[in-house]
Amino acid sequence: MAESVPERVHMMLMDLVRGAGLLQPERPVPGLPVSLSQGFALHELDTDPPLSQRDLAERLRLEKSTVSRMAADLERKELLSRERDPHNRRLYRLRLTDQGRALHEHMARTFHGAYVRWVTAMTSEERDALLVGLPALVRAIRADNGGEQSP
Amino acid sequence: MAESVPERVHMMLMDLVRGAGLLQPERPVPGLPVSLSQGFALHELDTDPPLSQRDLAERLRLEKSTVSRMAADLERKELLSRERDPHNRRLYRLRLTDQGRALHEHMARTFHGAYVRWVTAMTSEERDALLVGLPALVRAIRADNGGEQSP
DNA sequence: AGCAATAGTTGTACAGCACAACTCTTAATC
DNA sequence: GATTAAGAGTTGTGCTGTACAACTATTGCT
Repeated sequence: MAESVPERVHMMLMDLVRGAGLLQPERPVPGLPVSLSQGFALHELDTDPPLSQRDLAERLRLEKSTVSRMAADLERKELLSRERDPHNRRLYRLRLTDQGRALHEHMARTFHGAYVRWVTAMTSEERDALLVGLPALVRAIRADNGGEQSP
Repeated sequence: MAESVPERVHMMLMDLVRGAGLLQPERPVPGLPVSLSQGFALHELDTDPPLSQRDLAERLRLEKSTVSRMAADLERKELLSRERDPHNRRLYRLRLTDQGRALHEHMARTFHGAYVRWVTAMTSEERDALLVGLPALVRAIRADNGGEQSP
């Protein structure tokens, strides 16, 4: 017994990955017309628009070609609009349509429901601990990655 | 301000996904000959062998056909051996080879190094909180999923 | 005017997965 | 014991999401 802290973190994260079913193909909410990455894109575009595709790629840490196709797909689904920036016609100004905003809100509500269920299944002590420990872990991971991820 | 706890959990998990680069294709440790799923398979097979492919599929929550190809791949790489169970020749008895065990240990050490870096970048208070909060979250998620994931 | 840099697009390839239909082996029923 | 049902594994096929490389178009710089 008396496993080290790193070892316990290791096991916890393995459990998290398996428990959340992160090995299967992405399906944020089954029956929803967008992938996980696209869900993140909706979030970014709902948070502070307008974004260029380059900006979006940077935030999602995806290749620009990937984002190009993703944006085209979301446009085809009428979830976002792509207008060229009049001051620099190389750039797009990506914005959510009303449908896009509605979908993002719907997704947020759906996730929120899950979070509420999880949180209510925890003791208040555990909740407080999670709110301290998890952000610290995220911060440590980001610092370790040095900000410059892969692409 | 004064965001609700579920909302804060939402943001924390989004940060975790992005911070860990979970949108990109899997690359557990760059330069390693196995994928993330295969890494989990090595772990399972190192923990309690022998396993049938069906058992392994159940633990990894993957389709049996996926595991069939995965096992064949790992066998080709000489990381595991597939013998038929003499008492029931439908079943395989999957076991790690010495190379497989060595690779699993190497991966565990590599991950361990990262965990040590993360943990040392946290205060002892945050560490303690993480060790309380994260397992509780994982437990809540599993309970919510009801044990029966997808496949 | 010409050249370099920047934003985006397209062609291509690949990994990882699921689903469905198949074979082979064992167990159950009569 | 023969027949049928169930279980383990395999193979064919297709899809999604990604990267990389080579391309076009626009802008900025000298």
